[in-house]
Amino acid sequence: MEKLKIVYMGTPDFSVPPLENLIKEYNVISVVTQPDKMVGRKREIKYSKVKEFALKNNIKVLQPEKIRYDYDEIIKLNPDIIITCAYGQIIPKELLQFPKYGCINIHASLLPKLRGGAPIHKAIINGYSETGVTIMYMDEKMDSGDIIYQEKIKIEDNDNVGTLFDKLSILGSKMIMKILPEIINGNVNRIKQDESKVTYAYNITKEEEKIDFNKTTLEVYNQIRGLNPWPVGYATIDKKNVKIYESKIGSSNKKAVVGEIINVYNDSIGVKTIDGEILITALQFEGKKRVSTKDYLNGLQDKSTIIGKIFNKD
RNA sequence: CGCGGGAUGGAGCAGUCUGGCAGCUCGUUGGGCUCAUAACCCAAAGGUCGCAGGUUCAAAUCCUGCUCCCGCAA
Repeated sequence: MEKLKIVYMGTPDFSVPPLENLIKEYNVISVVTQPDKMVGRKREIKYSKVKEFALKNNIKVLQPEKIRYDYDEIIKLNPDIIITCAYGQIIPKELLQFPKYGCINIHASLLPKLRGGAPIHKAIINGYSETGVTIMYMDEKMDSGDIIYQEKIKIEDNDNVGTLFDKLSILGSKMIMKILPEIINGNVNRIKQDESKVTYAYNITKEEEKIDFNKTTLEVYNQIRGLNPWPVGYATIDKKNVKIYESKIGSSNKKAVVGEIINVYNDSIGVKTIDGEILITALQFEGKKRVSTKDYLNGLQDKSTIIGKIFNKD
């Protein structure tokens, strides 16, 4: 029997583990990923993670600028099924209808919650205690198709986007292998999404990356870990940008302006929030490398001079 | 040639403008104190000051070229 012909569409790291599993047992005839981007100061061309992986494994790579118009080549490949995972573009109707077994998507949330491009970030920022992966049929709107299969995962208090990414990515790669034979056999239920429970997780904006100390300590903590290790939250101090990588919950309830540095400890600085104090433990100033707060403090002539400075004052 | 910051013992920095003994806070090692300690006290080790060339009696510092790192913008 001939192997199932799959076209796989995905872009970031998250999309790699499922692809890695699929090529072991199926015939992945092509990988579709976002166009190469010029990135960085040196304008280097950067391939997507999925493209790098595909090239290593000698899989044909397609990179349409706009798949909405440019999908003929995929049709010509005559795939039996299209599997997407964080691809980044909406698939047109003509393509959705083409494959024999349809088009399915791996999405990193428990749909109908958190439709969109940043479900992992938003799950943490929103303070959820669990999230998961949904495998679903695609339709013409983003992440709105019928659900095939879901699994939950707990969000630990110390998870950040990086750790949760890894967990969900591995979970997703296991789930697709488990459910794909059922899909081909037609042994799956299609569960319509409850439109009244839909929430969205649009891509993170610059404004959302700015750490807002005018919130509770827990909310600030969640925002910081929900942006780490990418794109990383920032705040301004003395009119300079400072990236804030890691934090801990503090316990001081000193009175001060929100955003003011109220304490300097051995390995952290305490910043006033609405209901207490957030301890910043790793940061990065403009032009500098990322350092632990302990290292940053070691470089200061007099640690006490930063007390009273206020984040996001300007 | 998009804009800007940076490279100084293992870490983070000062010193560079105005050339003149290699310095600070940590860490490491050894010793001391203590019921005890990541605390405190004493001591030691550890640096071709990113690379190459130039100016000078003398260069971390001034001049020229190069490499690498980072922030912003895309």
